[in-house]
Order: sequence, then C-alpha cells, then structure tokens
Amino acid sequence: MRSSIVDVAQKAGVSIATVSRVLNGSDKVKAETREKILAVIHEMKYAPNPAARGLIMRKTEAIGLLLPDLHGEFFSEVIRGADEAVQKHGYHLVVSSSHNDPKEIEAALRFMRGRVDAIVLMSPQVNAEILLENLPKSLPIVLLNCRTENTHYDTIVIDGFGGAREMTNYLLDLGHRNIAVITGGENNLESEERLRGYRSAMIERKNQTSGTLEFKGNFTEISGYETAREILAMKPHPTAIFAFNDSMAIGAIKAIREEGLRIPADISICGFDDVPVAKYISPSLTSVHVPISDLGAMAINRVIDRLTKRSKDTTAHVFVPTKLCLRSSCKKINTMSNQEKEEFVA
Amino acid sequence: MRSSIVDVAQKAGVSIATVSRVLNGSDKVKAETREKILAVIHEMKYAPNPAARGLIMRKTEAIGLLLPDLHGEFFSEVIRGADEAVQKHGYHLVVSSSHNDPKEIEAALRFMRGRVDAIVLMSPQVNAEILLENLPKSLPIVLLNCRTENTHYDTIVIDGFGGAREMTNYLLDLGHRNIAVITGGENNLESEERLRGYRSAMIERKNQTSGTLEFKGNFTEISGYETAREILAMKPHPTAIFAFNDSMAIGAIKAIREEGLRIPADISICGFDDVPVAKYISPSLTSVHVPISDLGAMAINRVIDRLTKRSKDTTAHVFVPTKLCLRSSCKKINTMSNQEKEEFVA
DNA sequence: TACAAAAATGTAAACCTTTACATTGCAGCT
DNA sequence: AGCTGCAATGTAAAGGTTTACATTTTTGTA
Repeated sequence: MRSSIVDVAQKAGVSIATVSRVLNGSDKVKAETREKILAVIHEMKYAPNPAARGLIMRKTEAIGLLLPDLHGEFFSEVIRGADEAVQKHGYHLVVSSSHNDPKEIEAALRFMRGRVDAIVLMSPQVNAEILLENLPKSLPIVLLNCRTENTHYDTIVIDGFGGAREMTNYLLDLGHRNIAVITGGENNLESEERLRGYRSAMIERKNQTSGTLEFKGNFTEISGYETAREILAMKPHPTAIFAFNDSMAIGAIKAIREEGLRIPADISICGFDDVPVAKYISPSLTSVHVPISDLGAMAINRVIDRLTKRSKDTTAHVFVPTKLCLRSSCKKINTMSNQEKEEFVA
Repeated sequence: MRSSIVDVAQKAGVSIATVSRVLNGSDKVKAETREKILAVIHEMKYAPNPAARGLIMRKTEAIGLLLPDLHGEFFSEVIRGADEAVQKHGYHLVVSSSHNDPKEIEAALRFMRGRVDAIVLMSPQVNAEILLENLPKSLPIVLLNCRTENTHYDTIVIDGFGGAREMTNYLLDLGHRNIAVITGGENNLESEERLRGYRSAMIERKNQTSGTLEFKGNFTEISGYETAREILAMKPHPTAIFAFNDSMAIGAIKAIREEGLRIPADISICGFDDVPVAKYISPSLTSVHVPISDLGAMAINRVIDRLTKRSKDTTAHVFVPTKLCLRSSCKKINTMSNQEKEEFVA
C-alpha cells in the first residue's frame, strides 16, 4: 500500500500540515525540520497523491489534445510541438483521436473534463461548438482549425485559402493550365479552404475549369494514390496535380511512377503542409509550408497563458500564414500542351 | 462552480448514495428513481469529478505512454496503435517524450505515478529499470524495446538482430559485397541489435569488412543524409547502404540523388521499420517490416490485461519477429565491382 | 392483518491533500 | 516578571466520490 502524507508526518514526528508545507515549498518551515522531513520523504519514497491534490486544488497539470486522427506525419508533428511546449511549462499531455466522429469527440471531451486543466481541440470536420457546450466555461479551450464563428473560444486557423491560392498561381505562372486538385474529406474545413483558394486563383486568372478537375480524396496516402490513377486516366491528362496535403501527394507520386511518367518532366505534382519528409522524398516535393509543430506549440502556449491568468479574459484569434516552398516536383512547361506536343512529334 | 453529486441528490430528492448508484449502474435502484435522477443529471449537465473518483477508487482509466522521441512516423504509428487499443477498452492515453534523457524520464514517471493506471515505457537508450524503482510494484508496466534482464516486468522487444541479419543476407544474395550500414544512436539497444545482426550475417558469409563500413547515425533523417554523403565520398563507394531505420534511409536517398547516382542502378539502399511512407517514396524502399502500430497496441493490451486481473501474476516476454519487405530500392549486381567496371570501361 | 424477508434508500466513513485559523513557544521589550 | 508579537507548528474542514452498514419501505405469506 502506498504511503501517504500522514505516514511521513508520523515518521518525522510532525503534523501533516508541516509536511505539506515543505512539499509545496512555499511557507516558512524551520530549516532543521525541513531537512528531517525531506529525509523521511526520500527514505519512504513518498510521492503526493495527484488525485487528492487535484481534488482540493482543482488543477491537474495536464492538458488535453484531441486530434481528428493520428495517421501520418502531420499529427505527429502537432503532437511533438505540443509536447515540447507542455514540457517547458511542467504540464503534461493527454492525447486522443476522434476520427471525426462526434460520438468519439464527445466521449473524449467527457473523459477530459476534470482530468485536464485545458483543452486543445482540432476538428476541421465536425462542428465542435455543440460538443463543447457541456464543458465548464472556466476550462480554457483553443480550437485548432475548427469551423466556428463563435468568438468565445480562442482559435488558431491555418491560411489554407491563401496557401492554395498562392500555389495555384505558382502553377499557373509555370505555364500549367490543366491543374487537377485532390481535395480532402467531404465537409472538411481545411479542404474547403484550400479549394476556395484554388478556385479563386483559377477564376482570377480566367482559367476556369469549372470544377472538372476537382477530385475527391480524403487526406490519406491511399486516397492520393487512387485519385491520381483516376486523374491519369484522362486523355490528355492534366499537366499538374495539386494534392491538398502531402500524404496524398506522396500517394499520387506512386501512381504517377507506376504509370511510367516522370516527375516533373511529364507531370508536376505538389502538396500542402510541407511535412518533414517532403524535402527528403524524390523528387523533393513542392508544397505549401505550414509551421506544423508550431501549431501545436502555439495552441498549448495559448491555453497555458490562460491558465496562468496572464491573459484571462481576452480571446485571441490567430490566423497562421503559409509559405510556398518550392522544390523540384514542379516544372515550367512550354505553352505547347501535351496533346500538341504529341501531334508535333507525330 | 461545477455542480457536485450533492446538488444532484438534493434536486432529485434522494441521497448521494442513490445518485452514485445510478451513476455506476451496478446496484439495484427503483426504475422510477433512476429515471428521475438521470433527468436531473442531464438537466444540470452534471459529470462526476474524476479526481474524487480516482481518489477513492484508486484508478484513473488512463495509461501512460512514454516514448524516447516524437519525431517521425515511427512513433506516430506507435501512438496510433496505442490510441486505438486504449479507446477500445475505454481508457485514455497520457503521452510524453523523454529525449532519452534520464532526468526527463524520471520527471515523466513521477508525474504519471498516481495519474495513470499503467505505464508503457519505450527506452532503448536509457536503462529504465533504475528509474522504475520508485514506482509502486502494483503499477503494471510494460517495457518496449528496453535493455533489461529483469523478468519482473512485461517486455516486448523487436527482433532487430534477426531482421538485420536477414536483410544483410538478402543484400549478399544480391551480390553485394561492400555493404555500408548507418547505425542508430550510441548505446541504443535497437541500433546495437541491428548491428549484431548485420555483423553476424557478414561474418557467417565470410564477408568481413571488419567494421570499416559501419557509420554512425542517430535515427534522424538528417543524420541519414549526412552519413550517406560521407559514405559516398569513398572511392569506390559501397554498392549498398543499409540504414538502420527508414528515416535515415530517406535522408540517404536524398544524398544519393544529389550525388547524381541512380537507385538502385548505381547503388542499393534499404531501411528498417517499414514505416507507412516507405512504400510510397520512390523508388519504393526495401525495408525490414516491423508491425509498428501493433507494437503500441500489444503493449496497451498487455497492461490492460494486467489491470483487469486476467493475467495478474505472470509476466510475459514477447519477441516480435520482423519480415523482409522487398521493394525496388535494391538490385542484384553483377559480380563485377564498380571499380572493375570502371576499369573495364576504361 | 401482521410479520418476515427482500428491496430500496440513507448515513457516514474513507480516500489524501491543502490551507485558514488556532495554538504554542520564545525573543525582545518595558 | 510580564507582556507583545512573531515564527513555527498543529488542528480540522473541505474537496467529491464510493460503499459497508444501517435503516426504511415494499412485497409476499400465513
């Protein structure tokens, strides 16, 4: 049976209050007494019971991180950033994934209630606000890439629109006209924003493909692979594919290779997120850089800020800019289309 | 202020014991009373305080997962597997990373004590046993790829030796004689096991390179990249590089490309772990398959088994076999060495 | 109808801390 | 010597739950 504070007090010949005082460092205890108590604590390998402490202090020193999924490097990076931030402040991380399922989000939230001091929630697909309702108002929450107009919560959202627009413009500048996109999940905020950006650039540049080159993926490698096969089945096929995340771009690359096409000579491909492997795969992947691990860190820092009262009342709404990251998977094409080229050769 | 069980009891006109009973489903409460209490609970949005519950029940329904690092897809997959297993049993995950630093492991362990019902610890580098000492004996712990002779803890260890041996034999079968390896961190169990496997195959096949082709990496992409540059500087360079994990293999591929060499025509490369991207990069990476997410799931299932008393007393020691996963990054070479070939051409 | 047994519910202790407030002991002062 | 005031320490309540045991209510039976 684990020893408690009364065992320590007894052995040290003092009251539990005094032990508690040396435990919490704060109050003035005679140096001599402190030494003795510390010695006993060490000897007994005593450690305070966090549940009891949490019960009376109403804090747990843990922060909940609820992500839509745990597949792939993107979320891994978010967790890494969050973990680093959390460790810096002496907090810890309770991680969970929701698979974009309202039931699971709710279960996780219910679990976290009372177990964590704050919550970081990433839910681009499920409207999270409703689920948040039965959480105490005092619990700091930051919404990461969530669909919301509610300004009551802190929010952090990636500039998917701007990033996709910039990337599309880049491809247009390269001479591409038939630019296919592979979108993310249905009803997914990130996907929608990126699609808006793509469309905006296409329309602005009078390059309407009227949706014919928009293909549905779901942010997984396999969907990138399959969707790319679909795209390549078109004759003539688009000269560029813009996958709405890097995982799908990587899947698409596999499909392209299998088709015997060279990248970027025969077709250009780019992604979104700029996950760490993007620069290591070959050809190195042109992508829209998102400071992924910073995202996790920012969210954590924000809730910790709240916790430590430094910014108690004001909610912050951060818009994270993206940056084009040009590598070697995209190439300028001559204005001659693939088709024209073939005819020319013939 | 959050409402407590007494508020509910009061409002429902019953005692807290009765409320507690309906909360825990177990005992017999008159249907009518139950309905009423349930209604009040719903109305008040009452949720039991986990700290209080944890205090008296001595359980938290959380499991700690302490990993050496959070970079890259390997750990991401471990977490994913663990998360799935944990969710299936209604538990939750407290994740932390140690950076192979004894101090950090200790801090995380201290934090987890009393906050989790069990711990899964992966620590290939730091001897974890000492740190585990001041954890209660009653806390189920499974050691994942830890260096230990102690049979008191449950252990799961990957067959790094066998996997590396098999891979090395495969390369030898392909005709390679100069096979360079990029190892993992100093004093890292996984790296050491893989190195043993490599050496064993090399010696067995009378192919002693007496350590001249063993290069030090640290399991990161960047180290794979840098070490590969070093390796390629050799004249003539080895015909195959065996990186002790996929991250380093991916880094090495980048270096090889930069050198203008073709894979596998000019040089073969293979990795270890078979992370999900391995099959998507190009050329698809030959690797030693490790059931990564299963590792996380197995560990979790094991501790949950312990928790539910099904296998209370016996410790299990699982040895996880690996499997060669052949793809296109390695190629048979003619027995003529690069050098001979050059001479031949000249 | 009365009583026993069973079912439903209530009471209170226990889990382990922190901390406001109370007490003790002692130095320094007049 | 007696008092004040302060430093050090102790006492006990509070935090929210579960559950053994006690009590009340209901049901069934003679």
